[in-house]
Amino acid sequence: MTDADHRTLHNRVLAALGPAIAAGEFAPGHVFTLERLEREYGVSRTVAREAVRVLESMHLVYSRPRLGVRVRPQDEWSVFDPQLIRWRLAGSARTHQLRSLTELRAAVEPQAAAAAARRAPEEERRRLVEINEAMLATGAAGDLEAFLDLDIQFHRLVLRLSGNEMFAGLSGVVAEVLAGRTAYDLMPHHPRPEALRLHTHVAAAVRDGLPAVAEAAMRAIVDEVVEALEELG
Amino acid sequence: MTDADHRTLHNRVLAALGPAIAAGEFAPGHVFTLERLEREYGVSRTVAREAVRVLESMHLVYSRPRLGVRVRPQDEWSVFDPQLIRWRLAGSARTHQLRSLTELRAAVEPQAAAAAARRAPEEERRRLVEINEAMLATGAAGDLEAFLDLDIQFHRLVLRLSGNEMFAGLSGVVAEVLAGRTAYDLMPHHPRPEALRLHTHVAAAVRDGLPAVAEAAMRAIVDEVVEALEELG
DNA sequence: GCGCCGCAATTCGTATCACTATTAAAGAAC
DNA sequence: GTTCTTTAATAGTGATACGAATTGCGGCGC
Repeated sequence: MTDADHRTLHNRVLAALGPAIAAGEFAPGHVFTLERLEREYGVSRTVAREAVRVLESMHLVYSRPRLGVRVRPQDEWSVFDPQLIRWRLAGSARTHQLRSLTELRAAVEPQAAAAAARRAPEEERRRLVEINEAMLATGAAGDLEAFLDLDIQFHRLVLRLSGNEMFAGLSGVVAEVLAGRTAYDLMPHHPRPEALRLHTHVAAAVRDGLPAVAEAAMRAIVDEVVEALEELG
Repeated sequence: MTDADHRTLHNRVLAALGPAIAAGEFAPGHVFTLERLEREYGVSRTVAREAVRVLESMHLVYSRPRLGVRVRPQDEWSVFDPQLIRWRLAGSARTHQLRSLTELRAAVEPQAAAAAARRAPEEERRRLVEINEAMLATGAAGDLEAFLDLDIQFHRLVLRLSGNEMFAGLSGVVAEVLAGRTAYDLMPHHPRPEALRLHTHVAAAVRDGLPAVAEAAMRAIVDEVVEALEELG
């Protein structure tokens, strides 16, 4: 959720270079040389190379002798890399990234809710109901920050309970979208009563093992979010 | 689609080490040292470090002074990393990985088809119909290999036409799933007539700008696949 | 003009050394 | 004895230097 580990030098180089490339500040085909990176960031070749390796593994650049380090076209990037997602959310592509991630949520979360209703273990289902009860309490109290935290917990848990590791792997992404939405003021300052009710329905349907109900309720939640985003143009 | 670039040494180390870790051959918490990796693969420290950096960026391991390079628990891995997906498809977790990816497809592709019907540019819609016609022809001729290729093209194009970069980013994954399904003999040796008809419906609905129809037809396709996979236990 | 060849730019790979962070154990204080 | 402090060992981190390999480009020969 928070920024990457800045203990190592190559991570600091990445933290500067990655967002710049992710923001499209360099046209596809733009060439760096290791030497330039060394000078620009005041680091040794070892560090510059390590940073380039990571960028290369995300398919942001490729690196060949005699040619240098070249920026690849956007459509070759590994857009699911959480680090890349974070970089893009931090930059000028923010709303664009938020939009595509929200559509992804809209596709996945209903299926995840259905799977959770089918497969989640007993004890954990109760946990979902508990989180929802806490949401109702903080929602009424108007504590937005605490509410966001619980909201994230709720969606994370649904994804994890789906028993599908790919769905579970999206929980970080969903957390960033929810947090980003609030940070960017795309959220009402009081949680909408209907959204709260829908969360309660999801929790209850998962608890009672009703996949179709859980799916429909979750779909209502995410569709509302997609619509709200579309209204912004 | 094919295996990673073996031109560089660190990629060769990755190609050996990555699949082993991905297959769970080392328990979470297992410790490597750089020195051991150097010896084991007969490479210099620089190369060993670069390989570790990439593994670290996928959250397969983390590396700290005095401690070595430790394997992280599975639920922290970046499961959407295409390279990791490939490693797992190659190993003993193959069916498990195929199953979770298929559920992901089932969630995403119907939404992608709807989005394509809404937003795809004119010329490209026709392209989809053309691919479908070719599918019908090779399907009738019984050329399984050519059919698989067209099937992959079809689903890739739908994902791309959705106009959502995240959906488009899954096209490599979908290609691997389709190819893996055939390679693993989870496919009938003649394409099922109903599946073919459904693809035709998707193409026509996208061409005619009918999101709901495209979504329903695509959902029928992927649900059938999920069911077939579940029957195998 | 066309193909071949060699130059030069750059990454790739190796080797080595000093530095730093981390941990655990030894030792000192109470 | 218990707890706090110091110290020492260990491994990753970062810097530097150099030779090898690769390949785009320009020039040379025909």
